[in-house]
Amino acid sequence: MVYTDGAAPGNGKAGACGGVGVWFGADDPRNVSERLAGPLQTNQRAELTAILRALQLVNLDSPIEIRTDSQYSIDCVTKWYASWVKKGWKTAGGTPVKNADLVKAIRDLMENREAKGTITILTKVVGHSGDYGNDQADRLAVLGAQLPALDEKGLGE
Amino acid sequence: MVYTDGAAPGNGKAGACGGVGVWFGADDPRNVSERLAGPLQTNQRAELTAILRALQLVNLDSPIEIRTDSQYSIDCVTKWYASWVKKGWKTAGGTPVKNADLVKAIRDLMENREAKGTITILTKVVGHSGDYGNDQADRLAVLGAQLPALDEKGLGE
RNA sequence: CGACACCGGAUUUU
DNA sequence: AAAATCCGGTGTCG
Repeated sequence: MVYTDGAAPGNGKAGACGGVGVWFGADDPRNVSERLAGPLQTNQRAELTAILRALQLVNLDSPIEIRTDSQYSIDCVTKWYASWVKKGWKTAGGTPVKNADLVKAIRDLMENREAKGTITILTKVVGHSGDYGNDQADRLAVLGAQLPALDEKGLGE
Repeated sequence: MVYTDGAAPGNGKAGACGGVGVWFGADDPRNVSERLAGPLQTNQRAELTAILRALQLVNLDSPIEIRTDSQYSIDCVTKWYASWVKKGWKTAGGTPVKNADLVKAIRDLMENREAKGTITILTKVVGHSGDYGNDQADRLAVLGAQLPALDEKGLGE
């Protein structure tokens, strides 16, 4: 069981900062609190990246339940994905699917796991409703969003 | 120049009590300290009601500057109101606008005043920052919240 | 039209 | 430190 969450202060505005949070448990060394990579700093990319990180951190043989409050992310990798593959990653409106890179990466891992017979479950939790695990993931995501951007060229100036 | 404020001890909890404060000046007979009417006892209704009271107490011909710490109230009657009228009092999210009764009542008075060429200004003050007038209005609001509910049927038991 | 987030702002309170 | 009252905006999809 893992909780994932994304944060994005200033979402939709110039200068937004994405943060990724993954919470396996108290003091679990696999917990993640990191800054979102890349130039597109949006809430959706942060949420998807958190799910991707969770999958990268568990063994292919270990069943997992990922709990997220992002219905969008769940739908991307469980419902909408199939028709996107058929239609060449085009939206119902004909426009290119956004965040396709992340969706594909998550699907790859899910299918690797499925090929091994390993269970992967995505569960929806209501955000900010006193769910302890979700709150912890949120905390980690907010913290991660405050870290410096990753695409800096200089190393410590 | 009038200061208005609302109070609502227990805001959001069952049994919350709304109080309305309007301060024209020291010992001014128009000063108001009253219990919020109706079943919805929230901070926002208290703030809006205080503004409504202020407008009801000044002559249509008298210019007025109302000072409140409620950015919400100011935005309701100066910014958001126009789009709400257009969209049938629906929120940006499609839900019905809350406290529409109070917003409409205030707008009615403002437009009556405007039709007469009378100036009405809403000014934002920072709450609890040593602003004397705001503190006085706050005092009156807190006092008002302690009065018995208005929808009691018996008159003084 | 629907859904879930992400955010920004101001207050009211405990 | 944490909850409730209220709003608008973007991110994304069917």
